Amino acid sequence: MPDLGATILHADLDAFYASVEQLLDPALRGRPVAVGGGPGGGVVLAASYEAKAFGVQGGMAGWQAVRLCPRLTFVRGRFGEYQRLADAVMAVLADVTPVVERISIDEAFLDVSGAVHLFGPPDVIGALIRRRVRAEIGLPISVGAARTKHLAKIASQVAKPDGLVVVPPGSERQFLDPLPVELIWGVGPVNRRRLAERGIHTIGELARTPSSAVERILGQAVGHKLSAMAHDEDLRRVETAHRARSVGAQSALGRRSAEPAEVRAVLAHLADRVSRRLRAKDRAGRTVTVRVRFTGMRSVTRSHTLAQPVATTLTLTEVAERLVWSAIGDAPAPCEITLLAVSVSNLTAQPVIQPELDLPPPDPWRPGSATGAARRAVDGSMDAIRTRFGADAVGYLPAVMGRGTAVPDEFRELAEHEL
DNA sequence: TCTGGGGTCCTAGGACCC
DNA sequence: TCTGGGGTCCTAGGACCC
Repeated sequence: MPDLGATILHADLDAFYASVEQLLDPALRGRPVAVGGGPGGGVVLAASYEAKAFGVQGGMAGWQAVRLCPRLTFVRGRFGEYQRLADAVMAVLADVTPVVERISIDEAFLDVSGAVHLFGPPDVIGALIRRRVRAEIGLPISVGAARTKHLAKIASQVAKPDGLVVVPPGSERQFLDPLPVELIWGVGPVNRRRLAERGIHTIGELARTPSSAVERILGQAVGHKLSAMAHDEDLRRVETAHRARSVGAQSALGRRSAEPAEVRAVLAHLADRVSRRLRAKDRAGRTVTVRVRFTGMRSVTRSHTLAQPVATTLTLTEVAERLVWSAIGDAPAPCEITLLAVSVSNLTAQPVIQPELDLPPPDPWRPGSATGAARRAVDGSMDAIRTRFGADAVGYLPAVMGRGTAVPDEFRELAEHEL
């Protein structure tokens, strides 16, 4: 394989939501800012670097953040702006090369091997991207460049905030060895602790540990992958298109008892969101999974695989409801539910136009008065109305009642991945 | 007095088939 | 009477990522 140099780039916007707020409101610049949360409740979705200096992190409870940083300013978040500005950044990346893999709202891999003859070597391209994003959009972005995706991603983490790090081919070991293992993609708190218990703290130490030993510590697949990563054996290509393997939605309820009517209302809302997104992408799925979380963060999942794929709101609601009751029934009473989740996997393509003779065989998991075709017709009408008049124009009654959750729907839509 | 919402992949046991 | 080995699918739970 010809050595083309450090041609994989990872571009990652810095403290993205918080940076957007500081861009749009100059009064927030230079100050500790948290998006979401609030001292009363909820979680911090993102923290500015000024807030991070106090130890404030994304995912942290609001009251905890205030304790660390009493002068913290909370903002509600302008989710539409995040999407608009992130898309503008991605357009800048697409100017450099069509080989862009967007992996979340605010980060992407680029393979610039075909762009070096136009723009110059990878370090020049990295600097160009950073300059353009700063000048045209007004946001700080960090870029890492290396021979593999994994290394480029680590390099961008090292480059933060607002920096550029290039790992020249041949210097990989020197770069990796002193870094902490948690910079490896796939090492979270649990695996970091497991490795630390065996005296493994750096990537160099991990690389010197036999793969078989790492597999004993972390399990076969994770251990094997991490060993490969530590040895810089990442062979993944930059992929421009992904197909989702599941579609789901969840809702935190605050503490409440399992009133059948309320559970049904929330499930109907979740099933409606999920099935609408499936239909919008001409997809359906056979496996329905629900998760019920109880007080104390204990959670239970139940799943069922149907003979036929589902994408209709009513059918998904009914299956989800059965599963939730079976999950609650297995739980030691009395139970207080703090979260409900519905997801559909085992996805297949499902054209919008259904064949007329698509009558499923009798299935105890698919009861109800309406036939499959009738249900799809109802969904089709509702989708059309929503497209014209907005998502709230019409809905199934329980779904309409189930509104008023803690998180704005705009945020939910941000987190939805491409199908 | 545990903290949101969207995902991915892996493990392990059981059912079932050849 | 009890025995092999391999494969696939399903279910429940867990770790991790943004």
